[in-house]
Amino acid sequence: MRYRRSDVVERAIAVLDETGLEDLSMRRIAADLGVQVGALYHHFDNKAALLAAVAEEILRRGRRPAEIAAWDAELQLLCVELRDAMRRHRDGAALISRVHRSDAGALELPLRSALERGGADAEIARLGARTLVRFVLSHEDDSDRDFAAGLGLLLDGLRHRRGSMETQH
Amino acid sequence: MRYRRSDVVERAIAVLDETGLEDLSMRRIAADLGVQVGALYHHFDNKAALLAAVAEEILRRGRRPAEIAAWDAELQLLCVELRDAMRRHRDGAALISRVHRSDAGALELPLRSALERGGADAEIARLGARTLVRFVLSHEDDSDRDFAAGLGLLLDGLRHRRGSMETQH
DNA sequence: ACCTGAACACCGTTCAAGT
DNA sequence: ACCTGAACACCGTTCAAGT
Repeated sequence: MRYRRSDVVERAIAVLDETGLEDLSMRRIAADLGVQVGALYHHFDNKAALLAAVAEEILRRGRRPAEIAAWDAELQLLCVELRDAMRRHRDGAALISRVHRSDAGALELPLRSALERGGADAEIARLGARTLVRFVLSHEDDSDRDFAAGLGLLLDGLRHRRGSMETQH
Repeated sequence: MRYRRSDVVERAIAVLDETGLEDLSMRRIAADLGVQVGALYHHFDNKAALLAAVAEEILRRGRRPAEIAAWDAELQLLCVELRDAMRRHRDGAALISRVHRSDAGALELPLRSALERGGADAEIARLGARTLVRFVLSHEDDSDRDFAAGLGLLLDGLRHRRGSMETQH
């Protein structure tokens, strides 16, 4: 049997949904494809590279066309988009968190530019984007209500703080 | 050789600092103690139980005597205490995050009571405590400056929001 | 180019048997 | 009570050899 890189990624996502991240092994994916383990290393340098490709595909599938919106509405939209994408698959948040640790920039970039568009300076934008992404990734299992309230908390802080990094009293 | 539970935990912490969480295996700890792997299972049901004990010990060592302070100052103190404890060991945040996933209550409880003391209702207190803990756990590698600013962001949001869960505009 | 077969150096967990 | 020795069922990764 012969497969392309994208076939392997697709199967890996299926295996992820069946077994969870803990049991998502190279051997399990290979078995699912009906192929020897070693064959996977022709498409990916290692397991981390395969997982990165899986995360990227999950995020790509969740992407929605950009809308014209106020900076804070766009921030909220981006967070909800990320949340929805990761919740579409078993252990999605755990997977994306893992990949995000070695490639933080990619996820945070659109949030940063929305913040800068809202008048935040570079430091606030960087920090705000990072904090928001981590918030979303760490609230996979929360109810929509808790998620919305927590997100509101952060957006509120950001609204009051564009421009200055000093702690307010 | 014969060891107590606490000896095993202490050695596990040493191995953690030497090798990192990724390479912290039951076999590695056993080898470090000069004992067969199976012996560890006389002290702990499984690896998760050992890691939970390690996390608990790390947090215990970081605990400082309670001070009388305003609710928001105490929140900040609790967060800094947690941050310092986890940063004292290699991969400390990753370890505590992992354990925290199966025992969320223990870490969040003191934060919740501080929030309730500040007039937050039960829902806000629960959400605030959860958000703060996750914030601290996910900012291991940040500078003190970024950490303080992000924490200020959250505390600010909580100050403005005691009492009501609705999103503000 | 892509896969097989087989190996290497690891894992966590269990358990009879020893002391 | 606590540990040994040995096994079981797994891992990720590498690589000569096949097609």
